[in-house]
Amino acid sequence: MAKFTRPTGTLDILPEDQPYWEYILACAATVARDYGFARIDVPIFETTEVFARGVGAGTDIVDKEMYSFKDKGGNDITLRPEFTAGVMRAYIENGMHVLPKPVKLYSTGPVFRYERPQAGRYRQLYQFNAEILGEQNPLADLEIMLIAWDIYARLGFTNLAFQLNTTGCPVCRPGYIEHLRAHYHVHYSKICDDCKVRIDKNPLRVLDCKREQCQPVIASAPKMVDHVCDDCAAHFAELRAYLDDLGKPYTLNHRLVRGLDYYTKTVFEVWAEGIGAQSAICGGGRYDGLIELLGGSPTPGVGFAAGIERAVLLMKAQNVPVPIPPSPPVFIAYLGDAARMHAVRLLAQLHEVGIGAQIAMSGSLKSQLRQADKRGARFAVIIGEDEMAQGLVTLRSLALGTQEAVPFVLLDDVIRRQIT
RNA sequence: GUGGCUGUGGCCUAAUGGUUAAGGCUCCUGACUGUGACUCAGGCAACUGUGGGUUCGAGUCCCACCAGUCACCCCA
Repeated sequence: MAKFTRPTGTLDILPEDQPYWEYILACAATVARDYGFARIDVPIFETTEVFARGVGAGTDIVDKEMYSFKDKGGNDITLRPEFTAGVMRAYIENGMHVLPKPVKLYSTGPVFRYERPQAGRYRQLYQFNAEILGEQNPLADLEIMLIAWDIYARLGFTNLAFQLNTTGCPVCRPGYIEHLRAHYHVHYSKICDDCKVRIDKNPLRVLDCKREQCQPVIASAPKMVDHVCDDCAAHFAELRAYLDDLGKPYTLNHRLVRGLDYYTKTVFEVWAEGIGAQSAICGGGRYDGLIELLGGSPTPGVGFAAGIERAVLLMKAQNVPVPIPPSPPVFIAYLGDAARMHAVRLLAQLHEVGIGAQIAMSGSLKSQLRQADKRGARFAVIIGEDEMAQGLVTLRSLALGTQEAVPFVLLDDVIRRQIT
């Protein structure tokens, strides 16, 4: 047992897994840029208040999942549990409201939540995040959803389910919650203990209770869509019209509620099977009141976050292939001190013209060639006394087992010709 | 925070309560002196998660703790 181990809920992303990460992050960034998004990087930690206000007191994230501490200056600091609040803070602080609207931003990096880890759940996790600020039109909601769609499609996922709902707005949601509470009050004796707490503390959450006993009560519960105001209804209808016209399959899910306080109108998630009990690989929605809440001028926004670990898990579960970055094609082996000096020059010569090459650092020629093979080189360049005397190197194809004598000065040309 | 399961070299796995914990993979070295993969031979590497207890004797049984894992809560 190693003396030191990873902190609970963290992950070492080993070289063998890096191709997944590079592929997913590159794909997500490409799609976002194709939609006109610019990258923004904000600090990994913020003043605690940014999240406490932004995410919302009463949410699980703020109540029990934040990594908070006092720094040496006595400031209350929290490792970001999500991107949106920090990005909104940056938008306000940097006067980004003067940028041409809508402002489209994406980010990627780690976020932190103090939870008990399980399949697809970690304390440090990576997210890809995108936001559209300053646009009330449902086209912004649509574009956010399309990005998620395109990323997963481009990666090669299948059997994904898009879940869609509307959570109303400050105008209509309070009324709906009253209907919901009334309904639950009638069936109070039939619901689980957790729901008895939820209906007061976080009423929408009763809708996604998984307990068997609560299912009939949920099924007969009033639906948000039936109680939204005209504005929210029109917004939702327009978004759905776009999705329907594009033929994007989605499931209307009246039970889809999200754990963050700031959502208004549209909420959506992307579900997949294959990562244990966790099915959401992506989630997002509209948050029209957030920027104002954080001290900015009233600005609508919509965004989403995708979990990278879950995407990696899913790619493995679905056997989605990923491109493997190629090894440097050349491995340089040598015999003797004089040849080693020359081998170093060959190494430099190849790198000057952009040909990837490694040089043996020790071992017999046999051992050096074994290294060449293990490292996935396509060619071994061998230089010894014989070659030195003639101004040649032996260029051996590891795949074919053939080799030829090549003059020093022509080595890069010959290799280039063979690898292209 | 709660509950179930698990814990033997870097990885996988073996060992009726009984000698110096066995094997496979990986890694390294070598097989007539300058040639990889396949084969063969050898080598490195574990006080069996930690601490107690039961026993003449514990990797094996019991307890605690720790860690991992899965699930709940909730979310990516």
